[in-house]
Amino acid sequence: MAADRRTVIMEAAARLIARRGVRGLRIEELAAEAGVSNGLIYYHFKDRAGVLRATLEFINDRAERYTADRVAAEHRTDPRSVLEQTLLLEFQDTAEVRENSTAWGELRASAMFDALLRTELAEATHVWDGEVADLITAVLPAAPAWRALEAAQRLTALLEGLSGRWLSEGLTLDHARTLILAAIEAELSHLDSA
Amino acid sequence: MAADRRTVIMEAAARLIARRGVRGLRIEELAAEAGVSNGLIYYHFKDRAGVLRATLEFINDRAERYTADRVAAEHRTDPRSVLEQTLLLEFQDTAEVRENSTAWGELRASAMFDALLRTELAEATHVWDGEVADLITAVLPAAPAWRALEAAQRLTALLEGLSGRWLSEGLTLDHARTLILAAIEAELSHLDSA
DNA sequence: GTCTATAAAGCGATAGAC
DNA sequence: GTCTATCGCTTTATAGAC
Repeated sequence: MAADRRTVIMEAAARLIARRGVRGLRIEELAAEAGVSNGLIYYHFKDRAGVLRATLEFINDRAERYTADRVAAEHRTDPRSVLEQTLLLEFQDTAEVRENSTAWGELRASAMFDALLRTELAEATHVWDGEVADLITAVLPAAPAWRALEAAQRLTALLEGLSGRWLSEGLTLDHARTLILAAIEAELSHLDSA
Repeated sequence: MAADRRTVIMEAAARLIARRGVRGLRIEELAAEAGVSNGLIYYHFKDRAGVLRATLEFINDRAERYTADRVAAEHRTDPRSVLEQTLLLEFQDTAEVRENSTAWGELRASAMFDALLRTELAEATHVWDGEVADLITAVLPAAPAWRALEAAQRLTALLEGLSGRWLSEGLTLDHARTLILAAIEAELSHLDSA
């Protein structure tokens, strides 16, 4: 687990992206943050785009890992709790979650002006929506699949909206958590009564 | 109403921000788009940050104007329709709405890395949430004010999330509209039964 | 107020030594 | 693999003429 230079650089990049954004990332600053030379970054990643690609992948893997861990840890509890915990996972004040959420927001913002990112982003969103839809179906097996999917889309889109507010204007984590829990309640009861 | 150069520049900036993002805005490109010289921009706006500040304010005013107009035009119909129409306003494929939504998304993204923008953004968000809360109260006068406000916060945050998806990955306008209408239905019925 | 020309800075990328 | 030094393009910003 002794972090090689390549990993050190990606970790530093993740921190800097959270602090300055994807488009604010400077190679020289990254070198300083990682404690390596300017040239080494080009040696390992070829160019700036390579740094970004590797780092976003790195961040994504990390996010999948903590999500999977947490959901696995919760698997004994009831489906409703699993759904709630999964969505609440994105609202924690840890460096890792902050970095992940920021990077995700940056990815979305960048995709508005970069056609290449769009496909990849749409794919990831689609997978995420499907996972949440499955969790909803576990809570309410009687609900039609398309309804569960639409509810999932609303919840994940809401989550992104709340995440943006959390990171940009200090909507408190507590309030964000309250709002997402209430939304789950509203969606489930509406789904149940349909 | 003959647009002075200053306004022409801000309009051009709005178009360019929608196309390239806040952080992709180049002074030289802006000059070309506006049909003026490089130097004139500095004469009117002092520096790049000044251009951004003025343009974001300009866009915000424009958005408030069209929202106000539309809501006023709808004032004869029932409160529920006014609420729906107000939120659906943000999902139209017109240059103005696209520019506004893109700029708003950019503003949020930028605010994550720029403390100066945060206050202004929080203020605008707060006003917008309050307006939506008022519309909800008009539909369900019996609902406690704090519940109406929280429902409004969820709806506006959802709207931002959906808007981001619309602009970044081609979530269709139709689907976005369907989802926001269903969310209104879920929130109102949940609020009504509480 | 508006333009042209240019200085100054920032930043990505490469070369070459060790 | 890693560092130092530097090149060259891009972009912001200013000076000065009209």
